[in-house]
Amino acid sequence: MAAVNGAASALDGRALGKRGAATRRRLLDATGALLESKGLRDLRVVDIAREVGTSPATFYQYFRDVDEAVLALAEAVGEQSAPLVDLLEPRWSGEAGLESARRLVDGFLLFWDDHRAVLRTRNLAAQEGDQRFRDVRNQSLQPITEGLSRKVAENAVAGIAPYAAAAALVAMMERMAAFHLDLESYGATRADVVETTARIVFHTVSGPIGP
Amino acid sequence: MAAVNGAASALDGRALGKRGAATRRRLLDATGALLESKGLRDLRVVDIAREVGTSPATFYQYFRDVDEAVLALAEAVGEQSAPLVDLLEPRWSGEAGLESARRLVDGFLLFWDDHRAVLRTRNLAAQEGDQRFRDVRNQSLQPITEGLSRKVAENAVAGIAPYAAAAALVAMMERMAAFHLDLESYGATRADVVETTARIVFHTVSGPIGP
DNA sequence: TGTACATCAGTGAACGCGCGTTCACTGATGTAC
DNA sequence: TGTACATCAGTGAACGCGCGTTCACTGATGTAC
Repeated sequence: MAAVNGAASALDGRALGKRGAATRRRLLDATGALLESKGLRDLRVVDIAREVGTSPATFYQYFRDVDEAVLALAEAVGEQSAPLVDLLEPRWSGEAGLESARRLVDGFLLFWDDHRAVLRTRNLAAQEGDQRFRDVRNQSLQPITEGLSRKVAENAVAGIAPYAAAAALVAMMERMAAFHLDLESYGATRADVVETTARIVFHTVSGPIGP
Repeated sequence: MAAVNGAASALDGRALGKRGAATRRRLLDATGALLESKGLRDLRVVDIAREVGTSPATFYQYFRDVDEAVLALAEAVGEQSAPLVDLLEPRWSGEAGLESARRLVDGFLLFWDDHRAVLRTRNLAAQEGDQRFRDVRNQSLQPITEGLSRKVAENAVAGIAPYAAAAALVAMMERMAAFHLDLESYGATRADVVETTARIVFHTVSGPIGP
């Protein structure tokens, strides 16, 4: 976050003026745009610089390398999932509870639709073992996982470990958010995806589960 | 598959003899081994050659580039999930059904434990948009998704779209398989993960779901 | 069993591209008085 | 309002590394007779 707002400083420690902050912003935006069409592994400093119409040397005034720029983007984006946590505040019961689950899932999909490229890249890097990206991902998802975990724990059910269940649900939601467009080409509508996923979440969280 | 067994041919069309097939095999094994410690984007032809104790030129007798070698690996590995489909054959009901779900989830985790590096890389490449890796992934998961989908369809429940539900469950299982080791460092045991995930699967597939 | 030939297999060495990165410099902006 | 100075910002041009890739060649293996 600090890495993205105006308080950021150049790598040599200078404070950033208006002009510098704007350039940094443009570099980040270009990075995000390029991620839409290519993976992190094909993203060159030269490309980013060219996209902004500047010299590669400029890039190095603000970021040590491409990863650092992407990480800054991922941090900023990750924070925008915060509002979803509010949906986990009230008790989920009956039709109103199901409705909350729907909003959670729908919010997740919207969040991904808005930031697909950055989120995908963040997760790829995290899975490849990059600890910085892991941390950023956890920071973003942890509150949701914990919120769900608390809910599961409230109605303790044999066989269900709250944290494992919450992790499983978050895993499912994230993956559905990442893939729902593909799924839709297989005939499931977006509404189907949301409703179905929401019901699985709701029932795991609040229904009694057993054979 | 053809790409992996002895019937494979060199890139110039020559048939492969015993010696050539063995070299190809060693190159693939080295590729798999290196994927354990580095991502696809850091995997160099030079590294693979060195690992096998051969010249880079040798690599090019068998594969056009690193991607092609990894793809061959992914194909071979993907096929090994086939036995899991058998678990979807019988009707799932009562305790026996839950037990089948457990075996499915457990099998998924074992499958990933055995081939983590290759599967992770396959999925990363697929998500980055590489169609060849997408196809390989689908080929491996499609039978499972369809099996689950049929089961969901058998007890039609309001609000649940069978294919969407099956996709969600597969998404969840795959992610749990990929992440269960991390989860265990958060306190959930492997048994917790299997039992919890299995119950979510079982209940989505065979239980009535509604508010 | 031996010889000649065809094909399979492996490689040393080199070329060249593309990218990351840096440096010394110019230009822009801000501020003190 | 103008001038001098400090700091911020941007860049052209170059260097060099590392890797992908190829080619002409040597060596190994197989087979026909």
